[in-house]
Amino acid sequence: MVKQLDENIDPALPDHVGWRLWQASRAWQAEFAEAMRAAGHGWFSESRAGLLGHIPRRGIRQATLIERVGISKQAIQQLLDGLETEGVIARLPDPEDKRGKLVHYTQRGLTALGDGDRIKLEIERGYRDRLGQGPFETLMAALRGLAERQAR
Amino acid sequence: MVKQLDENIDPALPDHVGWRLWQASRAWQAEFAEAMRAAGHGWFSESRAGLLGHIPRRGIRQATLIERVGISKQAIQQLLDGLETEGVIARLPDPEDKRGKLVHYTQRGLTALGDGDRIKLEIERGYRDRLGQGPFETLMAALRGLAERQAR
DNA sequence: CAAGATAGTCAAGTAACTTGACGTTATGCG
DNA sequence: CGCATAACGTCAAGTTACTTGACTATCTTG
Repeated sequence: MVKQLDENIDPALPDHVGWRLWQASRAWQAEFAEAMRAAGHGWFSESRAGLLGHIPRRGIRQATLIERVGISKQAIQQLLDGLETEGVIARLPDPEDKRGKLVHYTQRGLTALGDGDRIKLEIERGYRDRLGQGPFETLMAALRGLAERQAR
Repeated sequence: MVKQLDENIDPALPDHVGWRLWQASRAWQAEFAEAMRAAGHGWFSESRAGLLGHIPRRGIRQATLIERVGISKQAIQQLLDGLETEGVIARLPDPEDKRGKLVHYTQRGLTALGDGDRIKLEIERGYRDRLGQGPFETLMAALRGLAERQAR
């Protein structure tokens, strides 16, 4: 993926829905990641965020996680390995299934989760301020509409 | 990045602007890439698309490209190597600077570019139909607003 | 014209995935 | 009940899309 320069919009560059969606998505991610790192969560990355989004605070069975996330179990395992090394999550043997493992947050992980929630709300408030309430609501509804599976 | 399952929205998953932007952006890219491959451009990938977006039809000096795209010159070189192998672009020595090279499209590349433009318009038309003209315009304006560099 | 900047290449390393092969534990059916 | 098969997790190796570092060739400037 080509990284976005944090510059004003270049009129020579392509302009269409896909481009604008990509730019806006990237801008959000960059802002979020920066704020997370600023909050002391240096281990934070985009792919890890994607995975953490699927791990509820109460924990989850690794197999369930694999089933939900939609990437290979090996990829998830590697991501979990990294997060475990960082001390964000831990894995316990599942008492109900000796093959299985339970993924849950450490205190460090829960703190990061809390910071993440706070930062998301802050960014969202910024967006609301910049766009205005009405357009912001329209944006949210439109994005939801586009994310829904297309009828064929 | 965790790959999105092409399924209906799961209410248990996180929901905020960033998430919706990401989903919508991903959906666009998936739709575009699928259409491109269906149009016979099997070499097409997201990172290549990002680079091609910066190469105008009239060609460009490789150094200028590097300056604009915002990733390392080695990364660009590797992407160009791939595209050259695929026969999408070609590199000529710059007659005005013996250090430099000029990147330009082959016929194959120009055909792909034309198909890409057509597909973009088709997707955009689909979005307009699904959202309605008014909301679509609001979406476009909002995305543009969010992509602009934030005042600090 | 020498010093330094610019253009491009080569090599090696990293992050985030992939597929394939494998051992261990659970399940369900004959 | 026993056994085939499926599910759970791990190990190993390969791919893509990048990165940094080191290097040569050419251009520019004081």
